[in-house]
Order: sequence, then C-alpha cells, then structure tokens
Amino acid sequence: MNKTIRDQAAPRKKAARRTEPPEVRRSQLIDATIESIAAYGIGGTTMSTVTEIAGLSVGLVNFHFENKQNLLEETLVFLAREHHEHWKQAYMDAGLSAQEKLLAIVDAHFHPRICTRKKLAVWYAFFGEAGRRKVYRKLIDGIDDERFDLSIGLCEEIIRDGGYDVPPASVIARMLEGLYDGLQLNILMYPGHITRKQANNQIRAYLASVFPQHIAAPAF
Amino acid sequence: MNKTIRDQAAPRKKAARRTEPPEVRRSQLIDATIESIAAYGIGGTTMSTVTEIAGLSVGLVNFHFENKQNLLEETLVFLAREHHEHWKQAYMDAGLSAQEKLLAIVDAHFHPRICTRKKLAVWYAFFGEAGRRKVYRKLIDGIDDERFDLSIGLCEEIIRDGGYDVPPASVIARMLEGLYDGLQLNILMYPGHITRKQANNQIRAYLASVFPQHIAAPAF
Amino acid sequence: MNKTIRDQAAPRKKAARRTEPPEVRRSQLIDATIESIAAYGIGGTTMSTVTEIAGLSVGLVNFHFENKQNLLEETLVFLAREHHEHWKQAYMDAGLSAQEKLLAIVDAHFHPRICTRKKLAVWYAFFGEAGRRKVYRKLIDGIDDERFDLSIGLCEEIIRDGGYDVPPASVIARMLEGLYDGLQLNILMYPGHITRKQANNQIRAYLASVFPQHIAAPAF
Amino acid sequence: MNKTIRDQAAPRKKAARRTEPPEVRRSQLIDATIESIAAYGIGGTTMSTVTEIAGLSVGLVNFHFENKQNLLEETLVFLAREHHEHWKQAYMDAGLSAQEKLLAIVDAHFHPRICTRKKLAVWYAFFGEAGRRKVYRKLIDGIDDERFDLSIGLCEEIIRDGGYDVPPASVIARMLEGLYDGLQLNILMYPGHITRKQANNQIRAYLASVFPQHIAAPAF
DNA sequence: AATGAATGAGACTTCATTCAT
DNA sequence: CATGAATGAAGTCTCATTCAT
Repeated sequence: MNKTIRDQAAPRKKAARRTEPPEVRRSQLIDATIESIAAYGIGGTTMSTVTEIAGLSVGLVNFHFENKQNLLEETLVFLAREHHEHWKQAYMDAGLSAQEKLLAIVDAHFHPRICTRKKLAVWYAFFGEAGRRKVYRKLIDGIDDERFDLSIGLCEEIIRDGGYDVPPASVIARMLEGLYDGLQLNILMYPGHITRKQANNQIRAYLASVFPQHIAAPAF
Repeated sequence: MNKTIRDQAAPRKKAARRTEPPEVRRSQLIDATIESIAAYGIGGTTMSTVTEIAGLSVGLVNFHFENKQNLLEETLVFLAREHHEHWKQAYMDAGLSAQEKLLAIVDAHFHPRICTRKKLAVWYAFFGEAGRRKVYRKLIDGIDDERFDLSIGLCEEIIRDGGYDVPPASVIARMLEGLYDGLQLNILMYPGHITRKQANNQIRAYLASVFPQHIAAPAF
Repeated sequence: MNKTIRDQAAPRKKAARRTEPPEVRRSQLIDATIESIAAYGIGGTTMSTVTEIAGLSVGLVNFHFENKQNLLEETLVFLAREHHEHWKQAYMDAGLSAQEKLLAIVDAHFHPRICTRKKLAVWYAFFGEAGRRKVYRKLIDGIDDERFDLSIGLCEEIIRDGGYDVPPASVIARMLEGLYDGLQLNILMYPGHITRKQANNQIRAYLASVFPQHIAAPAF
Repeated sequence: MNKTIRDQAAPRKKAARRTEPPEVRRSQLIDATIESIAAYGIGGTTMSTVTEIAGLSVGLVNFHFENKQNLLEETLVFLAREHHEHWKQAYMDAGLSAQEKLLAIVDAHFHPRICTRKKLAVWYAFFGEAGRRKVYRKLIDGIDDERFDLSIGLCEEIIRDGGYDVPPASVIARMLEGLYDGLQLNILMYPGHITRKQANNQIRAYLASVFPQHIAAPAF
C-alpha cells in the first residue's frame, strides 16, 4: 500500500498454484521444519530454509502458522504426539506381563520411525536452548510425566512379582528416562559409534541386570 | 523471535580497570558467555548480552576473540579443558584399584564445580544445534574418546578381576557415556526432580548391579 | 550469526565514518523524518526514506530511537516543543496589554519558522490517522490546553476592559483554536490560495470584528 | 507498526446473500472502508479489515474496485458527492435571501448525517497524507471551488445589501472554509470539548459579528 | 459473482562487525 | 588496550494482489 501511493502497483508473475487442504500444507511445512532444524539447527532455521525445503512461499507459513514461533512449537508438538502415540500403542499392543509392556516402551523409543536422526535433532534443539526449554516443558511435560509414572508402576509390579532387592522403582524409572535421553544423544552425536539396536540393547542389558528373572540379557 | 525467547536482560555491570592482561579479559568474556548462554541460549546470546554481563564494550570481544564464532568455540574449549583436567586429576588422585579410578571419573562428572546448570546449559546448547555439533566434534571428540577408552580399560580390569559374566567392557563404557549425558540433561531440564547426588547414585547403582563385588550399591 | 554458522562471514566495505554527538544525529534524523512525512506522508515514510534523506544508515535509527514509532513520536514532540517555546516566548516578549499578548500568540502560529508546509504536513499527518491521534493527544494535549486557557484569560481581560457584549471568552478562544487549525490546513492544502500573511490577517480581522476598540482590522 | 496503531479488530460479520447487484456490494464495501479508516486510519486499513467489517471476501474488493487505491478513492468520492449533494440541496431548499442560503450551507456542514466522526475521520485521513492530498485535490477540488465561489457570491450580495464596511467577500468566504475545516477537526480530535451544535454556533456568531443586520447571534 | 489459499515485494528490526577516537 | 557509534546484511512479518475453484 505504502508503495502503491508512491510508485505504481507492481505486476505479478504467474505461477502454477494449487490449493491444498490445510492439513496437507501444515504437514508439509512441519516436515520441512524438521528437515531444516536437522540440517541447520534452530538458529540456522529461517522462514526461508523451511519454505525452500517445502517448495512453498514464505507468506504461507504465516498464513498457516501465524508466525515462526508457532511453527516451531507445532513441530515439537507434532513429534511429541507422534512419539506419545507410538509408545502408547506399543504399550497397549504388548503382552499382558509388566516386563513385556516395559520393553515395549523401551523399544518404541528406538523404533526406526521415531528414532530418526532428523527427529532427534529437533528434540535436542529444543533441549539445547534456554528459552526453548521453557517452551518444551510447557508443551511436553505432561507427556513425559505420563510415561515416567507408567514406568514406575510397571517396575513396581515387576519388583513385587520377583521379590527383587533393588533400588526403588522411581529410581529405575528415572534411570530409564536418563538412558533414553543419553543414548539418543549418543546416536545423534556419534552416528558411527552406536546404532538404534545397540542403544536398545544397552537398556535391555541394564534391565536384565536389575530384573534377571524377568528380562533376558541381549547378546552383544 | 530471539527476543521473544530471551526474556529480560539482567545487566550486571562490574567496574573494570581500564587495562587488564589479556588472559583476564578473555576469562571475563568466557565467563560472561557461559552466563549468557545459560540465560538466553546460544540463539539469544549476542555480543551485547555477553559484553553487558561482562561490563565491557563490544569492541573488546573482537579484539580478544576476533569474532563471535571464536568466542563461542573458545568457551566450549574452556569448558572441555576444565572438565578434562578435572576428571583426569580425579583419576590420578584416586586409589590404585580400577573401581576407585572408575568411580572417581563418575564423581568428576557430578562435581559441583563441573556440573553446574550454567555449564550444562552450554554443553547442551552445542549439542542442540546441527552446525555446532560439527564444531563440537572437531574440538572435543578426542577428549571424549580418551575418557571412553580409559573407561573401557578400567571395566576390563574389573571384569577380569571379578570374573564377571557381563556385557563387554565397551558396552558398559558406552552405557556410562550415555548415562552421563542423559542424567545431566535431566538435571538441566528438571532441576527439581533430580540432583547431582542422585544422578551420581544412579550411576553407582548401575555399576553396583554390574560389578557387585567391586562396587557397593548406594542407599536411596 | 545464524548466517555465520552456515556460510562464512561476509567482508565489509569501508566507508567514511564520523561519530557525531547524539543530539546532532537525533536532530538530523528528526529533520529527515519531517522532510519524509512532508514528501510521502506517514504511510509512505519508511526507515529507508528517512535514512536516505539523512544520508545515514538504517541501523542508526534503531540505535538512536529504538524503533520507528519512537522516531515519529519524537518528531512530533520536537515540533510541539518548538511551537510551544515559540509562542510562549512571543507571549512573554509582547507588550503589556492583553491584546498585544493575544496577537503575539496568533502571529506565532504563522511565523515563517513554525508555519512551514513541511511542518504543517507532519501535524496533519498525526491528525489524520486514528491511531496517531491517540498518540498526539497523549503527547501534546497539555500544551494545547495551556494555550487555550491562556487565550481565554486574555480574552476575558479584553472583554472586561472594553465592556464588550460578545460571546463568552471560551467561545472566542475555541474559535481561535479552530481558526489556527483550519487556516493552516488551507495553507497546507491550497498553497496558491492562501498565504501565512493572509491567514494571519483572517484571524486579526476576526478579532477586530469582536474587539473593535482593542484590535485594528488589517488591510486586505 | 501499523499493527501497533490498529488496536484491536472488531469484526462484525453480516451474513450476505451469495449474489448481490454490484451497487449493493460497492456500497457495502465503501461503508466498510469508512468504518475501517475511522477505526484504524488509512495506514491501518487493509483489504482484510475492510472485508472483515463487510463480511465479504478479499477477492471481492478486487472484483468490484480493481485495487485498494481505487477503493479508497471511490470512498472519498462517495463522501464528497454526498456532502456536495447535501449542501447543494440545502442551498436550493433555503429561503430566497442570501443570508438564508449562506446559513443553509453552513448548517449542511454540521448536519448529523454529514458531520459524523467516522466520516470526518476519512476526510482528515486524506488531508493528512501527502500522497492522498494530491488525490484529494484531483478528485474534490472542483466541488470545493464551487462552494467557495458560491459563498463569495452570497457574501457579496449581503455586503451590497447591508452596505457593510467589512473585508472583501472572498476573505469572508475563505474564513468560512477555514472554519469548516478547523471546527470539524476539533470535533474529531476533542469529542468532549465541542459539539456539532456548538461548532455551528461558532460560525453563526462569526457571521453575526460581520453581518449584524442580516444574521442573528446565537445564544451561548 | 464469490471465495480464500498462495505469492512475494517490501517494511521493520536485529546484530555481527568495523573503525575513528 | 578500549570504546561505542555506525553500517548493512539478513531475518521476520505484513499485506496487496492473483487466480483456481
């Protein structure tokens, strides 16, 4: 407008244009955001990197997500939801025993669809920055807590069942949380040194050492 | 965007003598950088946040560090060196047995001077961003490898000594590396949920379950 | 910074640089803002139009005024203060009689340094936009009120002195306020149709018709 | 920037039939434009604010007005035409005497349908911006001139009839033009301080002081 | 006629870097 | 050594305009 008053309206190049349902566009943009964060980090992720990857225009992000902050947050929420649904499903599909359920949750953390280097990069990008951590906690905390509590319950059941003399269930559950994070970080940082399978086995080995009658040690 | 994240500046001018030896200035600026990254993240850390915290002028950073990239890298190197020297010293000061040495290294990771929330924030800031990770690996990898190899050696010694039937030493050492990272991340993200002491105990409990004759389980 | 992490720092062209005292820079930028608003309106005034006119860089506006809104407001405040000081001075320098003082205020409104087309353009730019009017009132109202009250007092004195049977002093003062605005708008909109001198005479003629014994009618 | 100024949107969707004759749509959109300019100023008026107020889609503006510039201009023309028709009608409906006709024109300027704050806001929005002023003059000048010339004629008639020794008719007519603008601006800027009625009386008082035998002073 | 998703130029703002003092 | 005003590239966001449906 301001421009209009000074010089005259600019002509516009015609481009192939397609209107897609909002979910498709949002999904495209979230995928591109994951891609961009994996490649350049959050700091290196700009509206341009995202839209270039998506093959869409910058204005569209604002149209669908209002602003960059939202795009990032919704990307995180998308991953959290995906992660949550995945281990929740695995948990419910698992056998009846507590140890089967617990292992299902462990496995879910290293499932090839969940434990991608790209997706890990996004998680750790949010962990890595002071300001983002607040956002992370606001958005994700509840989900993490749910899993933590569930793990405690399962461990308690196993301890009761086996009559184990081990640290309290909450300590073991906290250990698991630490291991998920730590091993995933190692996968992210040292791709050659440790694989999803090995990480999974690390945790199974740990659980086997704690609950030897219930959980079998993996072969290394 | 960054502004949104970086909540409010907490300036903290310290009077500075007009002329200081370079090492003092560099140290001041590195401290301020740690402070700033802890408070605002790398993305929210600008030359201004750093120099304001340090009570110095922007030009000075350029004088002492050439540019921002260098300042960040040297901050990371400073922390890495501090960390390295600390566990190296602990390792050498420890008793003669392998388990004492191993525990000394573990303890070093949760020593109050090393395992500060501010310093953890800096580590995870570097882990969190794709571009930084490359830098990190270039600068720090050797140190990590040294510790990893050392841990393997110690574990092998303990295994040999105790005749344990456990996963290979490298697996246990990798587990330790994962636990350092994972538990420290938990300390950083959930300050109320887990303390340095508890994290340390988590690892001791793990080692106790693997090497019961050599390492005593902590009380919870 | 973000850029730095991806590609490398860009070289910088060297330019003649001079550091001026802040007041000088601020003044330059305010002058340029007046110029720009006069030429393009507020809507057409961008950071670029202002800094191009001033021959300075865009970043400098932010350095000295924080943001555009401030620049505009301080420009308005500058004009208001200039205007205020001018008629205040004229009022105090005037003869002892009420009519002399009143005419001094009138004259001040059409003084060549005050009643410039450029400056009028800025005033009316602020009058013209809903949002700006609020700003205007917040910043300037007090000054307008002061003059209005002063005019009422002077008119009352003249009425008392002459024993005039005329509308209340407040009505005459309000009329003056309306005339200042209306005639200045006419000067702004129809430069060929009415001059400062003529506008001034319009008001003098009006006052002469109200206070014939005290104020002489101008010749047309 | 504009957003800062435009406080909060007050959407007001009216259900609209799918297809309306062009005049209806144009009228709807012009009304919405007036509403929007009054609320947000020209700078804060976007295609969206207008179409939201009208309860129509953005594309429709382009369909009916080609572009924003046209919409604004036609809004101004609409107001000008309305204003013109109103005082022209009042002039023709008035009594036979010159003073009756002159007062009819004066009254028309403060008629409740004409002298709305919303409509005044639009006028002054156009006065306020350099670029718009040119547009204004191109579109409206003739109408203003017509009224100015008419006023001169009427004043001359009254002067001749009363044998008044007053400033030339053109000076009085110019004064009237100035008063219309100035008092309307005061109504716009200081809604509590001056009403339409009072503004009208201000002008009548002025005319009464110039043409005492023909025009009666209002009571205050 | 009407809709509104999509585009992209351009505005505002931030901030690393430079350099006169 | 030290300062901080100045620069300008780059990022975010807005919004007039287009056009497939």
